[in-house]
Amino acid sequence: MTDFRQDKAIYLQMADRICDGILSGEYRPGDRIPSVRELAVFLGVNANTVVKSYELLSRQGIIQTRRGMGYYVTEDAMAKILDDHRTRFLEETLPEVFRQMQLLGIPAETLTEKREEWLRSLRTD
Amino acid sequence: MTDFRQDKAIYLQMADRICDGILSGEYRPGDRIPSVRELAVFLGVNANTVVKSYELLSRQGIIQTRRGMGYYVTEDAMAKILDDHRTRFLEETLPEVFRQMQLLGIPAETLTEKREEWLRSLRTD
DNA sequence: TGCAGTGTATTACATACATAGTACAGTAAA
DNA sequence: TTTACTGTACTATGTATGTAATACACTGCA
Repeated sequence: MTDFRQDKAIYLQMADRICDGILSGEYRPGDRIPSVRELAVFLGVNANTVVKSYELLSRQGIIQTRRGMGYYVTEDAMAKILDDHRTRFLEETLPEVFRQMQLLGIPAETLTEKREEWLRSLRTD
Repeated sequence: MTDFRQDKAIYLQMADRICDGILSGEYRPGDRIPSVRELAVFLGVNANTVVKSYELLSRQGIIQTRRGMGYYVTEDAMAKILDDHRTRFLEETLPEVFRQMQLLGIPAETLTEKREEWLRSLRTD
């Protein structure tokens, strides 16, 4: 089992990864994503867990199934994910980050410093 | 049942709230926190769930029990929480926030704008 | 056609989480 | 001592999650 957090359901984390893959351009509209068995073996999880993840993304209209062929990224997957993630990020994630900064006494400058630091670390890879 | 997220165990969210209460000064070292039954009724959860939460905080040395009397905030609770939260925030939360900003195409300025906006909203309350 | 690789469905089992109810033991105060 | 709170410790039940194994139906291709 590779690299999953203990505090969140695996199938949810897998769905997040697929979405990240779509946002980053790894998967494009119309692309086929790994089969349930393939991904299960690759990540070292049970195939049923992958199925659960794919069913969730299907219900959200981000991927769609073609029986016997596989799962494919929908045409408007990117827009759906962006809409959803952007509002969640602005309305839930950021306020929580600010609240924690307040509690921990972390100044605003640290935020911009760490951000630049993080960007630099990207170029190093 | 008041106000709990679906994607994280209730007892973990309750522990987080107690820690927030200590960081914000609501609970001070030596203070007694609500009894398991009292908090269970107040939050509309089962007493056993509160127990699980308190046992976790006990193991972390943030609160300690006095049988027959209740649970009390330890003297170094604040330091313990600050150490733990600060490293988690800087090493886990922030990188994840920056990663999401990158994926969502949210510029750095939005971060500082939203932060000021959030600070203003505090004063309005 | 046959075959390998797809999704789909089912059953069984284990663990974590949460609820519900009951009982017992320690403490403080009337 | 009695009473009313505490924490502590059970048993039982149900749901969500994750694993394991098996079977079936569909699609593309040799």
